[in-house]
Amino acid sequence: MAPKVTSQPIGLRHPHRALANPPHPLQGLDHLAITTSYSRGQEICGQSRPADNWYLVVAGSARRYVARPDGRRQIVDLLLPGDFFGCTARDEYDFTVEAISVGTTITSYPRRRVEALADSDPRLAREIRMLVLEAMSRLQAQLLIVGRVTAPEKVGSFLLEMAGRLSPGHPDKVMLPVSRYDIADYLAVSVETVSRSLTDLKHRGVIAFSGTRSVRIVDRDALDDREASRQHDAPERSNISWRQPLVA
Amino acid sequence: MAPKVTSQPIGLRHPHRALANPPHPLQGLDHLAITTSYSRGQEICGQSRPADNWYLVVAGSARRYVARPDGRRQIVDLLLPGDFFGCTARDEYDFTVEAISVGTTITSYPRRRVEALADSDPRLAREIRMLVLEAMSRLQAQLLIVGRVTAPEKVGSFLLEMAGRLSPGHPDKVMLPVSRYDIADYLAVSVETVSRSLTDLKHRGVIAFSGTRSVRIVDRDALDDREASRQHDAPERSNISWRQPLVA
DNA sequence: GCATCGCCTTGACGCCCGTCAACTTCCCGA
DNA sequence: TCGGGAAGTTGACGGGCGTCAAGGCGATGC
Repeated sequence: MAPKVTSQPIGLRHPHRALANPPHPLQGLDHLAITTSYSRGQEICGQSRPADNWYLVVAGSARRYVARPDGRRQIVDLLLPGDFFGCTARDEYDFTVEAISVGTTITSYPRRRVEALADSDPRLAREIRMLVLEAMSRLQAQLLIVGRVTAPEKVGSFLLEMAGRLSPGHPDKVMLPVSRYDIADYLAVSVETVSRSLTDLKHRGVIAFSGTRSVRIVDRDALDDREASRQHDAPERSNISWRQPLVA
Repeated sequence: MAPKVTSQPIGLRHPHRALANPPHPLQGLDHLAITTSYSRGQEICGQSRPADNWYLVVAGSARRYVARPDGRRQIVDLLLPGDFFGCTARDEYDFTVEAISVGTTITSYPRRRVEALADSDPRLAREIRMLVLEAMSRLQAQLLIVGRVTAPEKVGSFLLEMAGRLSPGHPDKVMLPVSRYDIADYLAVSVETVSRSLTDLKHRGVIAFSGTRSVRIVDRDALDDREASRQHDAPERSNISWRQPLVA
């Protein structure tokens, strides 16, 4: 099934994102844009295909992931409305992007023409740089989450991250757009561990459910201070090396 | 001790990096640049300080990391000559950068003035965008490494990553610029695990040492095909969800 | 030469999490 | 209304890794 192309840009409001300066990113590019609607699981752009387009999520959600040789996949970005992707240093995508929600709507911009346009429009160039930096910020946030020690910590900080991105207004109500499997591949843990961590957090009274995907954050401090509270009198376990042998 | 400022740009060759188009990044900015030499462990820019400068590594190496509340730290980038850092979406750094090697040399560029200059110089704007995209590429590569299953896998792919970045010419000789502690904080594992993984790989004949930090890659395939060879007849364990309940 | 201080390694032990399995729930279409 | 298939949960079990501890190694300084 081919993606449904509405062929002309959609005049949509984008959710107010903390980092994004413009309320509607890339507004000046409407004449170059193609906005398409995708169904669940449909591929938007694929690994090792020519990176000829940049994309902006208008509505719904998508997962950017890398397939591993053993069949597992590592999600490297969860894309929500206002998020930018597809802009890469190489000339081929080194990832795949698939729609998650039904009716995920995404605007694509021809790379060459946008780059040329950015050469003569400093404001556009700045905006693109900003969008890329936000994508990088998301990536770093994810690395910090994946780098945490225990699985409940990972799941907890994931919930906080999603809460901050999905509903900046009501930061304790999270309507997860992704399945447990997606969470698992995002956190690099197994599905069972995600499930167990969530029920663990529920039993501790840290979160509450109304449906499997609707989470309410009850005790926010218990979610992000977890690592601090675990060993609050930690002996300053310093991996920090002050001196090192001299090496080029 | 204050960093030793050579005050004017250094006319240095940069190692030929696969992704970098220009042989010497940001060459046109020499009149704005300040090149400084740092000693081991010295801070180059600090978390929650105003992000007024962009930086380029000239020589040596540095670690970009985020300090966790429990005293641990997560290294989010290992910086080698030619690498760019400090360009962020926020107006404060959300990380700390420290020199690793002795005599690490780094050029700093005042953000405001470079941004203004980029507005009138499309080539410069493209170059900056490219440098940021390379930094993002490094981050994604690290996420894929940290997201791997076992510790020997993480260490192995770390070695491959370093080999590719340090010596593109002689890809099986790696002179690690970092300590075991840095590797541990980069991979989000303990130091002991790093050490054990390395000796494990040595005993398997996959790598060989000449000194603790000089590694020779003997069996390259065993390092990156590890996850594929472990369960080569894997039952297509598909976390992949084709259908999902409809959710906004 | 000797002492000191990190870096690095190795061992022992306990627990967390990945794996396999079985079951329930939910959604959707026939 | 029923059936199928995926999503989600829970239990049992084993192995890998974090933690604690001890010791060796190498570099630097007195």
